[in-house]
Amino acid sequence: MARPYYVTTPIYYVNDRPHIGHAYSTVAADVVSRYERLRGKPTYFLTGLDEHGLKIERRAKEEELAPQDFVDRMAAPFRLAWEELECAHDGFIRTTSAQHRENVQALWKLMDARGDIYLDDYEDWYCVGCESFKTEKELLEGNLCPIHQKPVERIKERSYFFRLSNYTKPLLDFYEAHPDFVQPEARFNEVRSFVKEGLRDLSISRTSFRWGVPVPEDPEHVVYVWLDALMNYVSALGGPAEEGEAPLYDEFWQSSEAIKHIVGKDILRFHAIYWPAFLMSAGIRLPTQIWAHGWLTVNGEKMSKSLGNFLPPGPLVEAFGADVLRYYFMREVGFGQDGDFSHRNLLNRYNGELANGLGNLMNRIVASIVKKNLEGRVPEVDFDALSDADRQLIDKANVAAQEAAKHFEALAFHRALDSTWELVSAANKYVDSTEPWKLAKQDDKTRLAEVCYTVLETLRWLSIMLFPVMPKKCNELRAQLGMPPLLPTEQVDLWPSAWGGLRPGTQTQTATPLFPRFDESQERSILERLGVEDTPTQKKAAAMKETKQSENDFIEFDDFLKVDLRVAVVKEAERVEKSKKLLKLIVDAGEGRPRQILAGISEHYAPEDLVGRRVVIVANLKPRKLMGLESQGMLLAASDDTGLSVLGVDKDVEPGSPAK
RNA sequence: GGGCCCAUAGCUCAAUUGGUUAGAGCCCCCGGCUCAUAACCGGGUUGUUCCUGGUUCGAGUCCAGGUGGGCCUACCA
Repeated sequence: MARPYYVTTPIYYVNDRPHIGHAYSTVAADVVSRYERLRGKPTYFLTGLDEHGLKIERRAKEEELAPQDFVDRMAAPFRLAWEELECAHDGFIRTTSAQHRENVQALWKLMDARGDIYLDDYEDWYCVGCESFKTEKELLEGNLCPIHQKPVERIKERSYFFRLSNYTKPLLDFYEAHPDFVQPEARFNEVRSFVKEGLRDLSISRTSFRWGVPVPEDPEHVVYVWLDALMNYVSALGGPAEEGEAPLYDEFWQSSEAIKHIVGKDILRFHAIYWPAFLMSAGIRLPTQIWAHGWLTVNGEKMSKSLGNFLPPGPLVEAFGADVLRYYFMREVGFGQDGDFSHRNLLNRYNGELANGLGNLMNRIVASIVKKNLEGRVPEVDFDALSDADRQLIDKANVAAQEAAKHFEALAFHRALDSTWELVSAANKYVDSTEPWKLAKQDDKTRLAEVCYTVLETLRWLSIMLFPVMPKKCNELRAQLGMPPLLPTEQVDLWPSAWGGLRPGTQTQTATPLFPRFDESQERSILERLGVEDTPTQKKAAAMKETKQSENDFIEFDDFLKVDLRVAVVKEAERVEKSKKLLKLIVDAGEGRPRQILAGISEHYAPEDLVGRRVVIVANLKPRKLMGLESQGMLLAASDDTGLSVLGVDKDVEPGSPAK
């Protein structure tokens, strides 16, 4: 009995339009679900949208729309993108749906009933422009909001907190008991070491905006977006619910064999730490695996708003077709590693693997040999009379199918395709060595039939093995073989294992080549249409590496000038409470007002040794909070094995004098 | 500062977990074939497995140290 399988993508924030980063996650999840479905497992594939939060509320206002109207509008391109990419989700959750909102509240109540939620004050930097809190790290120098370039304020807000600190131990125990919980393994190490440091309670509500799920019993607050967002995986199935109340939840959450969340590496922490803790608190079963995949760069460059190279999938689908793009995503980079989306590499793989490899194999047999010599029909053969060469190919097919299956199960898509191409390549070799065109000339009908059948049946196997990645093309391939489209059925394992599924007498169909080769001028026009410069990525990468190295060796004079070094006089100095190394210094840097600088030198200097001394500081370093105190610059000191020596000047120059 | 991961052919990656002469694909060169989409097949070139030591009958693999890169984290010289 094949047990249910549940796979999810992250829910995408509707503030963005869909780009290939979204597409990559979604295609991966679709491939997983299609594979599992082929194996006969009841499978549920969920994707969706994260539609709450301050940014949305603000954007809607800008566009003079009600938030709901705004998200409705933004949701459409996502639905369209998944349709274009053949991503056949079973569920499409939107966090603004009534069901989701109710279920988030239900989860809240469960966590509250456990005693894990309390009300307290929350204090942090706040940007009025954004109407949101900023962490220290997000801020630009001078405590400016990274979005608005305006100063942030220190603000206190009442907020509900989740007792995440209570879950440090339970999480570590859980990780111990589930060594495959996070993939790839290196990421799991990161998660573990983060948790080992100890977890702090988490603020899980906001009062600064309205566009969210109201906290039960206290509608002044809305539920923290991450709690809201993570909950989608359960709420989409109708949970949390008692047995019998929500059939999808019973099947795909409670009694699922696998619950796999595919996520980008940037949101791993939320999924591998917060989400399991929330679920533990609510007494709900945990997912079986969190799969953190890598990031795609675009032609060697990071995708970013400022570079303007966000790549929407639409034009790519139009140029290459959904299946080709899916193939490229899955083939080019190891899942879990960072990779590069390169138009050049896509074209190379298309021509080299899809056109020359698979497409040509299909064409030479079906559209040529079988058509010309066997009236386009699948021939009858005596399987007991097959030759060694035939058996060897059949063996290869078995090995490839088993290997590919193993790799699909491990979400190692590139390897699954690698194994599959071993078979494509073996089949091409087989055709070459058996020389069916000669058999036709010699009128050796029996042998010709055997050879053709062997290749046709191999193609039938391939039409299944590649189905998760290229569903449409595989059905086209099957149509050419005279086979019906593949129809996955629960509890029926369709993965190829038995030789001879192709019925003799079946009429094959000749159509256009599956993957027509692009010649150079076609390649050029495609790239031109997509607005892409055809730079060989290898060369580019090498060039980038070179610049990077030379930059490592030297900095430009201008770079040096950016550092504002100044002489300052130490006015006051005291130890920072509870700190091993920090001294708090108040210095005069000739600015008319004092500056506070924290320096990690208290193991080497007593506060009184420093007062009155002239020191050298970096005056334009981004301010930073240390031990709750702001440091507005950096004190220069030299260090060696024996200790540390603060830099000074040997004449009493004016405070504020530049040190250049 | 602490931690984790990585380094193999020009490029992308393998190497059955310590076992013969380190392999594929792409690229390049030569040849073959002529069913096929200028495709396909065969052959060839390319290696200090980052460095230095160690353990072992045997190390790409294990250990120590170093170099370089990536990531996570932190109380800044």
